[in-house]
Amino acid sequence: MIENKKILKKDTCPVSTALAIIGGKWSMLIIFSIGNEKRRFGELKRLIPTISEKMLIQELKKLTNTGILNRKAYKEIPPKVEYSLTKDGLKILPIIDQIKIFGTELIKNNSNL
Amino acid sequence: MIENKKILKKDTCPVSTALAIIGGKWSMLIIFSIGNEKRRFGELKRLIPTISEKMLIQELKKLTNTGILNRKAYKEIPPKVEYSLTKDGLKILPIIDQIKIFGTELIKNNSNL
DNA sequence: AGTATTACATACCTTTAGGTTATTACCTTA
DNA sequence: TAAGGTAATAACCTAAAGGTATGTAATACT
Repeated sequence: MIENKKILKKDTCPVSTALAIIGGKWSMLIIFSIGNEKRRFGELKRLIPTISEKMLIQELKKLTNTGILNRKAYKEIPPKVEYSLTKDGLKILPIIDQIKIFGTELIKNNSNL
Repeated sequence: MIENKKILKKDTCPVSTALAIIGGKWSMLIIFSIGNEKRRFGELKRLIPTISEKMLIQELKKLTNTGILNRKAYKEIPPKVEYSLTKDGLKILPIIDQIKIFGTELIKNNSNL
């Protein structure tokens, strides 16, 4: 095999790299929902009721693999897994704030949105 | 007809609204490439050689319709059209800066990216 | 008459993101 | 023994994003 592991495409542009991680439909909402807390899988499901389970774990896995989230699995039954933001992940919170402010202003200025 | 004009879906969340505009593959790159200048269509094509013409006009149209870009068409032949950032559009530049910084740090910390 | 220039349109196709539903592993407790 | 609770997986499908290729309008210049 030439290339085995599926990794995000090496991108020269740091903005594209960041967007590959936080640009999707759910990433920011998940990151925002975790914030400074530790959140269990089921807890996130309840916090974001419109997300499908598939997308939730898929995103959690991606964010974990890219160093945005910590994942702590307790050896218990029924399973218990806690997600929290890493040092890098915490850096996204102010970006989300900025985008939120921008979005709010945009809606105010543009009745079409 | 019930709903005629195609508009971006009314979204309760300002972050989603913002992402619908700047979350795609090309929007930020286009906005960044315009910056504080006036840029012609062909000029942008040259600045972003990897974008297809279709995506370029498509995005320029979307950004114009959502109040991010000004479009000034000169009545000349061959055509001449200049795009520039609106007041709202300019607000995206610092967001892009933030994301760029974040992406750069992320790449530094994560050799997988 | 023919060619070049420039912004844009249109038809068609491929790829990716995201959604739906069902299923599993494991232990505890009724 | 059966049911319940939790995190995760797999198969399958739809819709949307994006890419390729070609065409058009209008005029000036040769």
